[in-house]
Amino acid sequence: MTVFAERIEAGKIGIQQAGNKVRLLGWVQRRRDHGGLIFVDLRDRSGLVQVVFDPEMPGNGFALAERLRSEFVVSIYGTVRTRPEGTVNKNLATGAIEVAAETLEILNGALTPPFYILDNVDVDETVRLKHRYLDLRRPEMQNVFQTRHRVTQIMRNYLDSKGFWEIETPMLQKSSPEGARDFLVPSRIHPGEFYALPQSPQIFKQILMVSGMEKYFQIARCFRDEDLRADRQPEFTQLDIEMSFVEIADILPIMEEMLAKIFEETIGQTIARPLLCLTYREAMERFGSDKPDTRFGMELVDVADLVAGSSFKVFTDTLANGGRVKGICAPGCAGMPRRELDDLVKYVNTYGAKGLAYIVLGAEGIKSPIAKFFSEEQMDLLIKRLGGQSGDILFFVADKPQVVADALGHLRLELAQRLGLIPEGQFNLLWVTEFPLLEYDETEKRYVAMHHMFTAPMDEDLPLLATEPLQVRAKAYDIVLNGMELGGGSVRIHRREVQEQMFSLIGLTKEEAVDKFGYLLDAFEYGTPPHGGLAFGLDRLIMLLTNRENIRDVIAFPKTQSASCLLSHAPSAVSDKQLKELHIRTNNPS
RNA sequence: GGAGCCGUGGUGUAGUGGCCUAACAUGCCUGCCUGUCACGCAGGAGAUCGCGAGUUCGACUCUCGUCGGCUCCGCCA
Repeated sequence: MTVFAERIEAGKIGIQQAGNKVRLLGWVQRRRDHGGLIFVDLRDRSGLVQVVFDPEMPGNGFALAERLRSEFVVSIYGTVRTRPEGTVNKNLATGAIEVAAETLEILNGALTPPFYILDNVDVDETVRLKHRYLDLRRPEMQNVFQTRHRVTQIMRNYLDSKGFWEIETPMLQKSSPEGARDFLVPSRIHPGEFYALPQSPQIFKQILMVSGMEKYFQIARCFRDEDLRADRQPEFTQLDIEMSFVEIADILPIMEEMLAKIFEETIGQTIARPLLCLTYREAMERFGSDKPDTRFGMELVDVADLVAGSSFKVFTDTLANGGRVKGICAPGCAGMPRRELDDLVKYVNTYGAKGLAYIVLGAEGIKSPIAKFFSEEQMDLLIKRLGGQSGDILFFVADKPQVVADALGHLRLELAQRLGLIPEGQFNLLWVTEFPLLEYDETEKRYVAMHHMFTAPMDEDLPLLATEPLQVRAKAYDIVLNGMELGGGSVRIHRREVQEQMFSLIGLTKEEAVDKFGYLLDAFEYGTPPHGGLAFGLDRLIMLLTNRENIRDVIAFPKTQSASCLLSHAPSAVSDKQLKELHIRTNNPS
């Protein structure tokens, strides 16, 4: 009876179709039964249209329509007509017309859904995830995935136009010692041995450069067995890119052009190019973060010279021990209740700061627990340095440099959020460059690569590698959007001896290096072009573009914070037979 | 590994020692209704208050544990 091919999309019917016969296929959004007349809102992914069932309609259509319920799947044949005078619905894209049903076929019934198939439903996320197929029917979720599709299409088209080839790399890889915890996959054929799911296609894409592919990209699934966050899932997607014969200056403009296209063609946002470029040092100094949100001010200000002469031992001792003292000015906060101030102290505690000093610039003068340690002149200079006005509060943290940056950097974001200082609809894209190549890991008592161990040092810093490794800057860059790290990359090491030096700096013995990365080192000896690239977090990009607050909303079937899938109930126990084949014996605590 | 918040009919919430034989809204079911679009009106069904211990004469309510969810620190680019 139903000819699927003659279908028309519900949301696209307009006055111009009036008089046409149409075939609608979709879901019952809602039925309004007036006894003698039944209205049904028919939904497909294009939108809604109102269908009218009249008792006079041919056949048993009206009786069938009385049986319709939410989410029944139906086929409706009927005539488009303009709505009678006064019944036009301006809130509906198709509100000027309706479809007068002539035949109705119920293709499938449906249980009553646990929640409305509507935008902005107020329902627990657990319920949404359990019934994800229903959640994904909601228009706002469909929009997210349409945008996601568009973005990857733009990426593919753009990169293709620039000569990039899309090449797949293995999902079953060799486990590597650095970086995140690997997801391991047991081997049936090799008892006791394991593959690792890729944390990223890093090594293979570099080998593709050795292979002469010159320009590669991949929309690659990556896996990291670490704890989850609002913007972190154990499996996520990267746009992974690598190019041969490039330096930083060649890479960044191409990426900027691609991002500009994406913003333009998805949300109509123009991105001014070239993008702002901050060095790591400047980002840390001004914003206390290597992914600064530059949509608002409240920058961090060094006050070491002004407090060095005070009698406040917390500040002076910190400075004497090589620490730093910095402050920020929170505008209009002078009326903040004591409880909220105490909360802020606790807030900075979580980032390792032992305390949070403050100076309230009230209407009746200065109030501060630390005022007594400063002369009037010192106090004036402090206020002036931070640009404090009457009605503001000045906050200070004194600690190790990293703690000061971390605590004040986060306090800055927290305050801006509370004070509503972050402008909506603004997209601040910028590069952060000149990252340190290495940092010192206190718990492991060794250097670790800040980006990853294949990142090249800056040429002018190369001599420092042997003498002051922590001073060496890397040819690495991150792209930051509204305080979120969107992607990052580097120019890579392409010579075996530099790579070996890097391995030894991070504490890998020659044997370990050969065991773990010998294949890469070997490849490097067969004519490796200079190369570099980067990877974008696709999920995070989509989050920003669709204005979503967590990554689960832009992944069709995400995991919960405890890394389970509420829909499919993964992970789950497996049979003894499966384990036996894999040569695995479990050690269940139960 | 740690901190905080949450868990009451299908859904969202109220109730915070006895007034609860658990309330409201919505959804669901039945009937009526020819211009609704969050249709309306009338009636009805639906919850051992996540689970388990404990305190108490008495626990949805307090305590402890446990399970699940969320946010964050550590971890992770």
